[in-house]
Amino acid sequence: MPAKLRDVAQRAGVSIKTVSRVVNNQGEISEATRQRVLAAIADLDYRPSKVARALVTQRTDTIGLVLGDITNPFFPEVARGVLDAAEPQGYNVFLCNSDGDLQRETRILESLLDHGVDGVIIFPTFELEPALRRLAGPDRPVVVVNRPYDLPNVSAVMIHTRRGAQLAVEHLIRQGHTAIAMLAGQSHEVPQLQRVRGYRDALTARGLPVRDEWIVGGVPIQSRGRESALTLLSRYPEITAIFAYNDLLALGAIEACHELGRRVPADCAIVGFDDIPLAGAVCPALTTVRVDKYDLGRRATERLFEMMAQPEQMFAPIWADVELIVRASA
Amino acid sequence: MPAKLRDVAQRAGVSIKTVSRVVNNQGEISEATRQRVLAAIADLDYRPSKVARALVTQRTDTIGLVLGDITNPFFPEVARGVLDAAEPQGYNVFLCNSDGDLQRETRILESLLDHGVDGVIIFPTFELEPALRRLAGPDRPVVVVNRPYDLPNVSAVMIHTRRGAQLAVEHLIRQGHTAIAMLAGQSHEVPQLQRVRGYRDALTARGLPVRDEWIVGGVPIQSRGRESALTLLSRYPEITAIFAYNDLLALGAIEACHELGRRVPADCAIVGFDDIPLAGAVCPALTTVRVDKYDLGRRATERLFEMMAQPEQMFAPIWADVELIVRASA
DNA sequence: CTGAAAGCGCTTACAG
DNA sequence: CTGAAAGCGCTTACAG
Repeated sequence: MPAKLRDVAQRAGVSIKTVSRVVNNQGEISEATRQRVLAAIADLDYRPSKVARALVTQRTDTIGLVLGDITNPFFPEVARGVLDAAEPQGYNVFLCNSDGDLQRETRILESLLDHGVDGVIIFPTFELEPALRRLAGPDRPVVVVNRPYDLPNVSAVMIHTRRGAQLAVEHLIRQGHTAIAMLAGQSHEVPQLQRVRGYRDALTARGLPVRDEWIVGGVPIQSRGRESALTLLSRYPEITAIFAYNDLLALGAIEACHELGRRVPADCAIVGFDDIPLAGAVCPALTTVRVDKYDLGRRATERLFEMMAQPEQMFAPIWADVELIVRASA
Repeated sequence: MPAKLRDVAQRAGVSIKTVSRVVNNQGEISEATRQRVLAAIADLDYRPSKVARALVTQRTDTIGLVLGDITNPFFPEVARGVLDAAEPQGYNVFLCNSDGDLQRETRILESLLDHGVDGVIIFPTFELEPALRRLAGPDRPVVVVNRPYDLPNVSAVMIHTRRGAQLAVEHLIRQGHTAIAMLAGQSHEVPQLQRVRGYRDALTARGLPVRDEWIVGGVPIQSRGRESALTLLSRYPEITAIFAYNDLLALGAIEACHELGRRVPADCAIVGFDDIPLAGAVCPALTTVRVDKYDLGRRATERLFEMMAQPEQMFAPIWADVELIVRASA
């Protein structure tokens, strides 16, 4: 049986209120009393119950991190950034995988609400507005990655996705490519649209035509990248370069090239996005657009704490920068 | 302001106890009352507060997962297994990184205690016994990975590490290698000792001598693997094969071989351990010992729930199997 | 089948 | 500088 406030009070010969005061370091207390209480706390190995405290303060010292899938190599570093920023504030983090499934995403948010989390960081897959209206409040801010919402107590961290896509495609054009296809990821997502825009921007800026049949959507996983690239390169052999929505798709495209006997980058150059740990290790090493994932997680969390501290204030989106990393594949 | 039990009771015209009964599906209730209460719950969009409930039941529907570092590619799949097993039981999971730091590990466990978690799964780096004595109890079981403790309410999930190491080295011997070195990881850890044992077992079983100077310890990260392999291969050029504590060290060894102009596997064969996602993607693809990480996480979590259900019972360790995956590097 | 009382372990006004 | 009372939102015996 762990010691309670009452046990400590009894042993120190004071009221529980006094103990509470020294635990929370509030109010004036005579040094003698303080020492007596501190001694009792040490003797009994007392630790205040966060759940009892939470019931009255309505704060659980807990936040939720909702992402697609922690085994997607994009996310572990993000999570690490979140954890590292949360820990010094005394916060614990619930990790939740939505799997890009609307049902699960909704269920997770309800569950976090039930647990009384003090805030949420979410990488959304779907339109979140109704859920956010329920979830977000002055006591429970939400940071959304890659989707701007004009809602109170909601703020955004945006990745410079469009610029990243542009950098990637410009690089390919500089290498002399004019027939550049795109593995575009799942349609109608904001990050997807941004990448397609960047791709178009770069092509039209150089006077190259945009061919819609060269923009192929699909779930952004490696096997799908392989299939899509296989189809694309068989049907349009004139393609000499591919820009992929993310590194996993790019890896799939490299696989496809190997199968088709196309050398990378000589016969087909490939650029990815994200710079996951795999990117530098595969052969050929992947040219890609780096996102500082750790920093993303860290900054999202710091923003969340800022919002907790200033519930009334509106916050402009945080913009996370991107960087072209040139390796062997393009 | 979210609705409370009292609001629901008021609207349904019953006592809060009755509402509590229908929410928790306990006790006999007339169907009419039940429907009335259900309607009130739906109308008010009522959700019971887990923190209020936790204060009285002493159950938070929360578990802690303590691992070294989620960005270590071994762990995301483990975490996924834990999450997937916890979710259907209505449990949320606190993710905590210990970084193999004793201070942090201790602090994390205290923090989980404060939050009143119902159980903990931990990949320990250090001697945990004192901490476990405080943490573990009939109401709070602990599953420890890779360390057997003979404590009540503590059980173990063990990986067949020794057998795995043996498989790896036997494979190298079958390929004709007799000069086999080992990058051994950090000393005095159980998993480390097990691997060294397996390495010795395999060598002596085939009548090969064990040379202690060919067993090199060190933090199991890629850069360290490179350095250690560089030293080892320069000092003892007769070495033709390396067995590494984990895939990250093996990757470092491949790097070292490239730098030294040694072809892998022709001039130096390399076998890793874990089969992280990178292993199949690098060149040459890494021969390694696979641990089913997802399954490990899932089974650890299921065991935790079994322990919650039967607090008095002692559980034998779960043994997670390993498998040699032969690819290109050996 | 349903309810009134007590209490989980704390903090928050309010007194003194 | 310190304490007694009320209450956070639920569940747990105990009655009826």
